[in-house]
Amino acid sequence: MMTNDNIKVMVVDDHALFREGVKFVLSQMDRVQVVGEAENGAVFLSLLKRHLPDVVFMDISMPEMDGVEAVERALALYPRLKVIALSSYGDEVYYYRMIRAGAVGFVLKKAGKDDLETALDAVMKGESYFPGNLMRKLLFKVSNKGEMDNISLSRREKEVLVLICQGYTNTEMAAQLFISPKTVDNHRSALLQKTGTRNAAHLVMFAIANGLVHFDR
Amino acid sequence: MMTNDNIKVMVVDDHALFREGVKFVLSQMDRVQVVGEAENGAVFLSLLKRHLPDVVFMDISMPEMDGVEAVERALALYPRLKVIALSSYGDEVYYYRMIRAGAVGFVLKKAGKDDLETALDAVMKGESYFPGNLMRKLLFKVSNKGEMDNISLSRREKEVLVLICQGYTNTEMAAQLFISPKTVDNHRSALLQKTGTRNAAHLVMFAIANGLVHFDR
DNA sequence: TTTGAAAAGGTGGAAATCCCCCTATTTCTT
DNA sequence: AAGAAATAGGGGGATTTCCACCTTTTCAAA
Repeated sequence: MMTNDNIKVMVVDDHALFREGVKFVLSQMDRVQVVGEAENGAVFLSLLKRHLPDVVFMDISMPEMDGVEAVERALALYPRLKVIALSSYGDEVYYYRMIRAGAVGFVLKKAGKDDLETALDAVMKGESYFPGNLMRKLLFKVSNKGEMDNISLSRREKEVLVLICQGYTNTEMAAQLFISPKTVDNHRSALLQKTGTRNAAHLVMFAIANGLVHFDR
Repeated sequence: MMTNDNIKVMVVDDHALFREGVKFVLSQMDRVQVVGEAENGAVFLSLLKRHLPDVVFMDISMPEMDGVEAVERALALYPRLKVIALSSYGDEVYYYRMIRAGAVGFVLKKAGKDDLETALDAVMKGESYFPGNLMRKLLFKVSNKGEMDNISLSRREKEVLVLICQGYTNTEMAAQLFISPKTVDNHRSALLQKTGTRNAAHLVMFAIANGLVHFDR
């Protein structure tokens, strides 16, 4: 058995240069040992059993598999893993989901090396770490919209939503989904009602802003 | 005068940890000297006269002032500056504008240290550097849509567009803009025709995907 | 086993959009 | 000075969306 008082860390982010930065900063902390890295959630999961890290710094939005899903799966396998989310602008939408998935720390990408160390210390002590106004923002959103992420759309509603985004009319969607135009219309109404939007254009805006639809990523 | 054969470089990106990564990689190249960094275009411009870099690695999308605008202004002042754009997913939309603004190199953020050096060598020799399929993608887009960035919207059309995204009806927009609902309708038609979209929902999708409207960033 | 959500479908009407056509002024740009 | 945009406005009609209220079937969870 080797000396076991250093913290084994993994870094997951799709930008190699960013990983380089995090690894460099972490390597300057002598009790930290970077045992692995990955460019997306899927690769991370495949490396997990091999490296068994204590802490993982996890980007939130990545291609292939995003941070939220990766964290859910990883914690299902290794509940003692500490997850620190790496967040950049545009990720605000996912804060709530990331916390529900089990992240115990957040570091803004625009933050510096000190924040990385502070977060690491906190989670290793079993505490959680949320920088500055992040918690405030989050609580504000939740209190404001009442669990705003709980807008759960049914399978059909999601299908209709993406078709709306692509500019199809009810009749065209009906033909593609093999259902009546009237049913599509009903799904449409349900979408507006659930999201609290006023018309299709507003719905599309909302859907993108809340990560309900993507372009490609 | 000091030894003048090292390349003076600046790094502009809103993520401190990412800058750290680029700086670390660059610092391992002995002929390179990192003379400054900035977290957005505005700060970069204010530091430009002080540091007079030969090359700048410039993120494309940043808060405050984005890379395209920063490059335009910087090159207006210092035409001999070499600009290498740092691109991540979602930035594809801006490739064309970035090149028109005067960027002579592109590095994907998911690329590694070698690409950084290759790009640097290329631009210092007066060449331009575009990784792999980036040029192909770009040319494909241009040939496909015929200068797709040249969808230039008038002031009014832009105003109407953002109001459409916010879910307003023609009558409501008319009241806000102090014009007739019929005129708004005409602008609406013009928007659909110019963008080649089929209806308001499709228009919103297109507008966001092409950077015509933003949420906040 | 009942309760409920999801999916499918429907009537009907008011409102809004989309898409042609057209005119007139103003304001930039050659 | 001429032409091209941009802005503003309109008629009219076909299509689509939005909304309120209603039925049936299916399927999973309490």
